[in-house]
Amino acid sequence: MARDAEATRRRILAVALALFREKGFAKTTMRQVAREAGMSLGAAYHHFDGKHAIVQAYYAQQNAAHEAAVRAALEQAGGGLRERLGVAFHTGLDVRAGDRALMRELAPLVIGPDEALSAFSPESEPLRNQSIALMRDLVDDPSVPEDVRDPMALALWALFLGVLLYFTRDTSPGQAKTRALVDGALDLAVVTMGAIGLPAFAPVRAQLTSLLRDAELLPDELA
Amino acid sequence: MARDAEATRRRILAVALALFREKGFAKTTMRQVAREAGMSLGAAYHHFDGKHAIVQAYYAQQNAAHEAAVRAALEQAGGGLRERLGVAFHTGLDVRAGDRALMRELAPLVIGPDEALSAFSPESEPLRNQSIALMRDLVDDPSVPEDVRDPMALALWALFLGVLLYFTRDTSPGQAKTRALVDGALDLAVVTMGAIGLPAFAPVRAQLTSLLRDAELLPDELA
DNA sequence: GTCTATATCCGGATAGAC
DNA sequence: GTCTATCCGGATATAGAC
Repeated sequence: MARDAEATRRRILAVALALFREKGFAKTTMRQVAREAGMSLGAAYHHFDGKHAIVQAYYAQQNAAHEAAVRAALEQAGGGLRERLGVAFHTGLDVRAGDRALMRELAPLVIGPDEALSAFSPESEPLRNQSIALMRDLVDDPSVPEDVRDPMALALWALFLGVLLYFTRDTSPGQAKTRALVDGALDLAVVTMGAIGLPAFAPVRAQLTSLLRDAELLPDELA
Repeated sequence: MARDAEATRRRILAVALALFREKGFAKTTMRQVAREAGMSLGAAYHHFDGKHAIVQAYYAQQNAAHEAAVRAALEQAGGGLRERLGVAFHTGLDVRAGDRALMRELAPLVIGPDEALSAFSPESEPLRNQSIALMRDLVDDPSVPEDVRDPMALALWALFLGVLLYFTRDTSPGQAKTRALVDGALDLAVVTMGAIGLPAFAPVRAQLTSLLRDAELLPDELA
């Protein structure tokens, strides 16, 4: 019964996330998850290949929430590139505001060798492409030269990853520093994207595109 | 007998690194390390608080090797800022060229919550300060306005961390992409550092310094 | 075929005797 | 400073229930 299986999966995920948030990822055991979800250890492992698989499901959930929130907020927001980028980034932080401690604990997995969880792995391609596509949509603006839009989308995605890492460790009230970092970094990014088209910046532009495209910002495996 | 203890420590570290490089960090067990070092599990744990403590010792060793290699290479190298930065970054890669696989596996620990190993933790301050100080020395150049030297040193340190992460995942022959990334990023950095002093760039300069200093590039805990 | 339970393995970590 | 014994939890094997 796939229907029941799906419900069971959701129940395990909910229980596990509650435990992760309450006691942390490392301190939560699969035995606890199974017990609180009302099943045996073996049963829990039947639905999730392990703790890491639960995290994977969590990422997908978070990603969907971000995407939906951004699309909704963009309906309201005005039209400028800078404003739309601000909405996307700040919404991304809003969605995750309650999970900073958990994300801080999970951050290692994102750059780790575990293929399923690494942000750079083939297994994460769907999630990654979804995020990059969002940035690509935002950057589809007359003020941005067409040939730098793709590399810029990639760079913005990488920037957002960095911002999230910063966010998880930012203990300033209301994570004001992260908010300021976002605003400053986006100001710079927009100025750069605007200036890059000027004839005077042709050399820098060639350098940037070669950095981000020919040499590729991300290593081979990301293709 | 502190003398014997120190020798035992070194023996454990050497054995552990050999195993890490041969079979990987995760697949190497403390039991193996102890056995190959000719002692019991408990004895090994007496000298190192755990696997993570061995990694910590490895980082310190690597850091010292990089610093020494850079200082030596700079004696030979000419005087330009760009050239000296290139020497520092490329030497950093040279020193670690044989350990890409291991570093890739250890990368998660660097951004992880484990205080002892995180690059951003108070416990790592000595190592971190050593690296930032090296960057600060390099940036002590007439072409760089004095008030941006400190934030630039911090930014260069962060850039180097990112380069190392890229390096561990770069499967291009001879890690040519990483080398190109270093050259391109440093070109941009030097151009930026030079241009930032011009009156026309006063607004951007204010933005940069506020980003890197007032708002701080790194979160609260890094002070 | 879908799901659950028990038993067991393995390795990191610790306790306490010597 | 070294040992043995033990704990704990992630992961797996496997048998069987529905």
